[in-house]
Amino acid sequence: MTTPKAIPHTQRALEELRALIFSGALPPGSDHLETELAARLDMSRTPVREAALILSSQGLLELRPRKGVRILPISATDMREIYDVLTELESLAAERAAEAQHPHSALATLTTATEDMENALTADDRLAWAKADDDFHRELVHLGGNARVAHIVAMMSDQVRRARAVTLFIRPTPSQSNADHRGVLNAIRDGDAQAARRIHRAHRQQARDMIVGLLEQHHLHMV
Amino acid sequence: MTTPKAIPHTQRALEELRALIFSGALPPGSDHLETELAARLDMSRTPVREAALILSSQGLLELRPRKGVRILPISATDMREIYDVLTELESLAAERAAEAQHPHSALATLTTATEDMENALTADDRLAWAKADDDFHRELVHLGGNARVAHIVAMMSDQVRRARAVTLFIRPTPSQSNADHRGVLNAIRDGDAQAARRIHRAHRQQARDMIVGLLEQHHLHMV
DNA sequence: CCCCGAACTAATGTATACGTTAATAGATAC
DNA sequence: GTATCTATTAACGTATACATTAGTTCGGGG
Repeated sequence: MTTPKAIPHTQRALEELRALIFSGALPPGSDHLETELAARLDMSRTPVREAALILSSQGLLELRPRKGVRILPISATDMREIYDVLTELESLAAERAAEAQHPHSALATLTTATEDMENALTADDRLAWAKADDDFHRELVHLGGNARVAHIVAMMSDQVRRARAVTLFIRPTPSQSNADHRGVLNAIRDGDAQAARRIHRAHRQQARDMIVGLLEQHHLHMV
Repeated sequence: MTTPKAIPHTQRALEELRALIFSGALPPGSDHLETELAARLDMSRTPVREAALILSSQGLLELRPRKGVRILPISATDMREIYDVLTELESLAAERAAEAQHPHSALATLTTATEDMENALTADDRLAWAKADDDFHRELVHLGGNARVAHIVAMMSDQVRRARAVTLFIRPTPSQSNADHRGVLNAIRDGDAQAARRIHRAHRQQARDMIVGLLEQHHLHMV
């Protein structure tokens, strides 16, 4: 039988810290001593510190000597930067996915995600919509075939997810988003790389303007 | 007077490991025990390990239990991926730099870098050319004003630099590159965002094809 | 000669120890 | 009351200790 697979503490610390941050248990701007986090995760400071260093190199938090690790808040400006990166890299992924002429069967996940989004919209289930949206974007970069793009996009998406927890229920109904996704899916299916790029690019730019606008309107300058 | 600024060992380990990798002292594909590296950097395993974990999360190396840290080789495919990321993000930076309507004085560094490249080409000094090229690209993303783009581009450029050590002296004279840079500089100066984007994009795509072609031709599938 | 298994070695992953020093509180002078 | 100096504390950065376990070696059986 397979080994009960020992999970390294450092990896678990990474995952659990991420989860604590995204769940809001460690809110943006809050400080936490290494010792506290270690006790919370039931391990010594060493793996906690290693995980914190990695997360800090990825921009999720910051190590402030004697003050503890600070969960970095995300400003409207940060969100604009992040969306700009996502716009460029995902557009590339869409273009490459279309060029790749994937067999119909390889588009099953993307198709399902698109349908789930449409169903969620009909049912006015925003949490389900958000999950399907995540699925779509993750699968898109996967189909794009560039592992580095996928990795960077995943990191940036982590941060977007934090802000979305705030904006998801105050934003207008995302009907345009669904149309855009459908358009990207069709373009990929048709092998029309330039259309895929163009539609996805516009899609992300609109999302950026909408989210940044919401954050600024509602004076949510730090989430 | 200013404090003699104590440099944390972890940060020094990061910088020195980077330097050792880029200088070729730690060649692609080689393995190195944590203990050896610690002795080499004259510190304990702890900061070396912390630095190695960060570098591994950035894709420069890999921690293989019991085998030591492995310096990751870069294949032609990797190089294609990296250049594709650089193409998208730097094109955005060029566009934004042009939109920003920077005052003439703010373009001094970019102008100097362009001139240095032209001088280096005339003198056939490829090392000087490579340095000026680095300066140009770094300043470009800086002028683009997106810190995340700058950070990602810096990480990817690190990897390109490794491959360039091999290709720099076998590639054709980079006269087209210089013309491209001049074109981007002029477009930024004129505030022509679309031209800046278009020229830079084509520039990076040509560089990608040239470098990837060289790696494949010369059977340098892993550098 | 080759294959298998047990003892051994050594590198890692993690915990713990420790010196340094920023932050804080307390006391004293004004 | 305020400001400054001093003493104390405690969090971090780093070093060290240690248990675990993947490789390796060596010997014996086939």
